[in-house]
Amino acid sequence: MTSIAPTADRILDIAEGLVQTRGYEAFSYADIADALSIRKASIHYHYPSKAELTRAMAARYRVAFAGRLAQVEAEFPDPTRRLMCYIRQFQDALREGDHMCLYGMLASDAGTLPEAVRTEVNGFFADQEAWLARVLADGRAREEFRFDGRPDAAAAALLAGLEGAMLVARSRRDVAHFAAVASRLVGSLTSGG
Amino acid sequence: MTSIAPTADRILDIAEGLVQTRGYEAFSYADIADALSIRKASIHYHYPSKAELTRAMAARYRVAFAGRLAQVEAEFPDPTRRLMCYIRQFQDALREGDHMCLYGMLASDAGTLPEAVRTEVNGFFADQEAWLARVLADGRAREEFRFDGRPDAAAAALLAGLEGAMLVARSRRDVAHFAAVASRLVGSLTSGG
DNA sequence: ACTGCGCCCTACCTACCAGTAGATTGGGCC
DNA sequence: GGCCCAATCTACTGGTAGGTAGGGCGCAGT
Repeated sequence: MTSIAPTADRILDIAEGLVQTRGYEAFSYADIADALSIRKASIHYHYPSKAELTRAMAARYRVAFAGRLAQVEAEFPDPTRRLMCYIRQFQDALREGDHMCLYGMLASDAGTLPEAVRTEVNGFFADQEAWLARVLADGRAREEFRFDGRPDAAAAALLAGLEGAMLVARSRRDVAHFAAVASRLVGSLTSGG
Repeated sequence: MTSIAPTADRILDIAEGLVQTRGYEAFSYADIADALSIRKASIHYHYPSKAELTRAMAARYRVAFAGRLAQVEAEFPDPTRRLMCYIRQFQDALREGDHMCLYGMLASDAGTLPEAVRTEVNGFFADQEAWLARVLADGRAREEFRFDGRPDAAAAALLAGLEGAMLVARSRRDVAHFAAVASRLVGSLTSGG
């Protein structure tokens, strides 16, 4: 499917993978051109600047991720299973060869990111925390989850734990480390206070 | 004190700040040279390559951090206070102008890091988890902390939460976000299961 | 058949990168 | 004075970065 997609999309596919493995500063137009066997100038035709390319890529990812979460909600009504599906999204990325969560990677490059991309990053995190907060609130109402304080605070802590676990796990090349931390985070919701 | 330090140390001081704010790929010999009003070639005299410079910087930071933790242990016997001091280390870095934990930043650059530096990064995280695990185990023995499972697993989750919280907080330029997540993590140890 | 346009190309630009060669400076020591 | 040596300098290399100018190819509509 990648091979028959229009060039503009294939450019974003490659860029996405490069950002996830190397980060914003460490990928170049030349890298994408090589991967697609086209010239650098052709990429500039589709995306006039690196800033615009990255913004488009981030926006596409954000929409796609929101779509997948909506699908999870449609498919599974119970909060525990929803949460497991959510976590698996991250874990799958990590398993497929040193890929970090795209937005976790972009967040770490926040210091050098074009402003438009940084805005997108913060919007994405806000999306994630809002989604998680709803799942957590729902789960507590059904007495599947137990936690103190406001759902949005618990969601922020959960998201931070997952992002941090990916960071450490990827550096160690150890997916099991992420899985261990993730299951502990879920465990503390389903049993502890 | 910085101004009278030998050049080799001042180079590492500047490099450290640059890595914390921009990352490994986004700082250059020219940046350091400008900051110290010397020429690039002088930096190569002290550190023949960027890889070696970064390794030296990482090693120095690791030793310094271990020293500070030892000092905390000497000063405060109770686990709760030790943990608060630990967290304040991170928070102070964040407060001083968009600085991320040095090792969190390096971990996010793991995909492009020289091998020697990557080894140092994983060693640092191992140090951190070991220290935290000891504090947690001690705290549980004294019934100051409550948590399930092995201390090292709880330590890994705690470290991941702190690193992830820094990542998100820095992207948002919102120190309060880190503080909120951090206090929630401590709270779940001191009250919950 | 001609035109317009989407798409990709070659060729080039300027700026910057890490790293090197070799001269120069200046203080301590004999 | 003459020497050494640490430390810094100027000047440069080969390579790569993002970005630009302008030409050509092929397919649509007319």
